[in-house]
Amino acid sequence: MAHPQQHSEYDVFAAFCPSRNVFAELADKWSLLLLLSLHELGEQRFSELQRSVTGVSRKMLTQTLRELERSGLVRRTVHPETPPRVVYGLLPLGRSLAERLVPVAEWVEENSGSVLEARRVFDGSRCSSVAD
Amino acid sequence: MAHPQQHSEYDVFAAFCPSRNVFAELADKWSLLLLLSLHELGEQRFSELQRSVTGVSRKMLTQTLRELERSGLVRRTVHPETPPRVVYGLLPLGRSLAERLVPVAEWVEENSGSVLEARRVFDGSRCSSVAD
DNA sequence: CCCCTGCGGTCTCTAATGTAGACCAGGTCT
DNA sequence: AGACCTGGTCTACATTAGAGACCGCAGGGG
Repeated sequence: MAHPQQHSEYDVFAAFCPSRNVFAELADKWSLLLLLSLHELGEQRFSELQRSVTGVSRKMLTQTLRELERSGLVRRTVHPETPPRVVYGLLPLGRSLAERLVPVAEWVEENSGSVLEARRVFDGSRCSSVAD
Repeated sequence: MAHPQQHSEYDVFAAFCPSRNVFAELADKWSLLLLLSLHELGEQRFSELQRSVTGVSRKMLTQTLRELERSGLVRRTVHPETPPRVVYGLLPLGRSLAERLVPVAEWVEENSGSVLEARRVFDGSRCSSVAD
């Protein structure tokens, strides 16, 4: 991570560093959900992904998958049948990232109750007190 | 993660699920970088964070920290000195998330070389062939 | 004295980005 | 023939991020 002392040549905290660029692109709702879904459910076609990652628009799906493909995380395979079947799957690089993403997704599912509760408290507390 | 079979009541893959909301908000460049920086460097004041997470604007810094505070991940402490000192630190909930984020950040720093390389290959391969 | 700096923000303006939804070609089903 | 499926693209609109001005308060330099 390079913050405490510079041990790596890449540092996500540095705005100019190429790794920040990579980080910024992956630190995105749809990229992460797609990687997670491909990891959990395995290869999927375009329309399957659209159903498994609920709420993603076709445009964002195309766009995000293209970026993941470009970055070497995802493989896009066109089966020239009719109707054409396009299948997306994780490449080793993508799989290794997805594995590190799983604990994060689990954290969200385990702790979103606490987060929601904290928000209610925070949002509620501001109506009462502050009368100086 | 709830995708293979529904074992949890929360499912980040479901657009309507509250956990998706939580996920979408955290799956963001600045939120993640701030959590990581607070985890690595410990408590920091506003301007220190702005320096440690290079490139963040004051607006996004304020906005993101407020959300993290609202969600119970970060604590904001105002020391009523002069000039006022405002210190941000991780709460246990935030720390537990940050810990799961560390491997992801490390992945990015270790593999951004491969990603960059994959991109060059991808971007380069399209100039050559396709001349019809 | 006035100007400039640093602090922790807020406000406004503009540029970029995300979302919704129409559209498209090729082939199948009825 | 007309409607529907596939995997997308294109356009229009709304939201959002980023740049930079401004703010009050304090200290330091000229």
